[in-house]
Amino acid sequence: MPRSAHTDLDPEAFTTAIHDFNRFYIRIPTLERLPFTTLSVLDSLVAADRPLRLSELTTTEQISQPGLTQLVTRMERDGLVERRPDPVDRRASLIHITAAGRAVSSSRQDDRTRHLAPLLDQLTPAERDALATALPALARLAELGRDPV
Amino acid sequence: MPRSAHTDLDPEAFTTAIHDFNRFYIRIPTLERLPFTTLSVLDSLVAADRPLRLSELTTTEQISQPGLTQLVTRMERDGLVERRPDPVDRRASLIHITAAGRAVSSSRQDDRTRHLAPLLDQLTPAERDALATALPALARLAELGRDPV
DNA sequence: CCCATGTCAGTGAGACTGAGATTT
DNA sequence: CAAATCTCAGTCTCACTGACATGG
Repeated sequence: MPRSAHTDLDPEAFTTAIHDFNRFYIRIPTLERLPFTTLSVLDSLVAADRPLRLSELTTTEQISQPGLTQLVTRMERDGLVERRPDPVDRRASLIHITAAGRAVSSSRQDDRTRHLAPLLDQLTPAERDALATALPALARLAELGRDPV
Repeated sequence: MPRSAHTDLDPEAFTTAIHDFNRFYIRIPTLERLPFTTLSVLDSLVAADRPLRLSELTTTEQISQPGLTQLVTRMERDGLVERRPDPVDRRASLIHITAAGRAVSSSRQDDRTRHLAPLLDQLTPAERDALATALPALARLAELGRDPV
């Protein structure tokens, strides 16, 4: 096996591989079974690491603004987030994630890790190494996608 | 940079990286904006490469059986699939994907590839190489997940 | 008779569009 | 007055549970 032979990365092969992997990945069972949009909002709040306005969430969540109002109302009712008035702009409120909301988000992550760990053990050392080496590249790719090109 | 130093793969780091990447990946804009369950059924039919019964789809789609009946009815109305009677079991019908359904599925795939290709170009050769090397491992991982452990 | 396969009926959650209230 | 931020009202799509029809 030649190491680091010039294995050029075919974009289509990459997309296909990600697609197939995700087909499996998204079906990993998790305890918390919440609607996708709910999880996405929690995730955005965790990723931002600060309270967000509804209007900010509208840009990341692919949902209409009235739909987001309702969604946040449900989430507040369920104790996942809290609305607090923005002290400097009284039109807006800030959506804060609660401890419960944070717990839901990390619980799903933990479920997936627990499910994947034994599978990773079944890979060859070379395969594990290949994955470990690829993680920074994946992160850079996502980074490039976030920034305006 | 040591090549192939003993970079052990931390399961949690892996899950986190996949999670972050998917946060970006699933937001890649695509022309066809169909409900998730619809896309999932199309995808299952493409992956299976043969017509499937409703009951078979029930195992892969996380949806109730009556819900699936309705979903397939809508998809048939929209020309994405066709119901045909199973010649050997007259209780069942077989769900066939149509050319239109196949087109929807591959169109989304193409959108993503077109969107990702220029980003992949911005990676360093080493990063691209790392991704290319990791693809077979990703595929094996998904394979391990499909089989009963 | 029992099980497997699928549909029908009624209900509820979630999202959209269009209009409106409040603050900047 | 115009723009930004959010909510309200009415409607539609989608999925669920429970009951049912039909064939193996």
